[in-house]
Amino acid sequence: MKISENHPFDLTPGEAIRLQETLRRQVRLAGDPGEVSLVAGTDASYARGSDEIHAVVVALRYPDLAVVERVAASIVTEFPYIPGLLSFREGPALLEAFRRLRSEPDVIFFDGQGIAHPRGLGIASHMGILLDRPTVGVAKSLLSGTAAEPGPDRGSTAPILRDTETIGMAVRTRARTKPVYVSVGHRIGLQAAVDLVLSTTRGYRLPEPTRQAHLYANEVRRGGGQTTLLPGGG
DNA sequence: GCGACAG
DNA sequence: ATCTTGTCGC
Repeated sequence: MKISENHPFDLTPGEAIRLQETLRRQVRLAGDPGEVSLVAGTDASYARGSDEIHAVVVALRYPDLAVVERVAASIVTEFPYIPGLLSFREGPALLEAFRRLRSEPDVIFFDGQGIAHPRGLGIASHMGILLDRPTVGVAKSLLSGTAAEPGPDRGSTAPILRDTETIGMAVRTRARTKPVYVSVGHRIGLQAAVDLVLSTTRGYRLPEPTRQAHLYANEVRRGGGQTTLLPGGG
């Protein structure tokens, strides 16, 4: 898909923070994806000692969640992992993967925060602005704000609060399992985001788009992105 | 100054 | 995120 906006990524941490404070004003915290027929999930993986990032995007049909397209991009990064600046490390690889994606997802899930971020611009919000698409942050842990423990049943939620403001929702996607932390990325409302996360979860903690992306990202890293050849040929 | 700290 | 086998619980 086409990238609607662009800006340099070869920045110092200080410059990156300044850019975040500028971009945050473009985030749209409301909106309706409308009739959703395609949902995408993204993820990135890398080997311990390597700075080569393998980013992937997986598109799934909604609501049956059949995988319809998978793309990957491997890029070397110099930007280190710094809490609050994740998108400057993984963003370039993710954007390259999106350039290779032919599908046009109605909504995209990212591994990390949306606006539940110190400067209101987690990776889901940042990428959402550049892609000009509805995006949702689905994080496995909290970066900013506090949340009460949701009830034990699947579907239970508890607001993520920063002072008195609700910046996201802790969501129990599976009974007796740690919740995930959902926040608006761009061009979608929180309730719609939470509803989509729950309606795309199938028996695991993570929603299918995110889970399939995670599996594929590891596959790409281990297999070098090459087509799998079965022993013995075929 | 001391912790906390998405992936 | 990644390094790693088995193991406890639903």
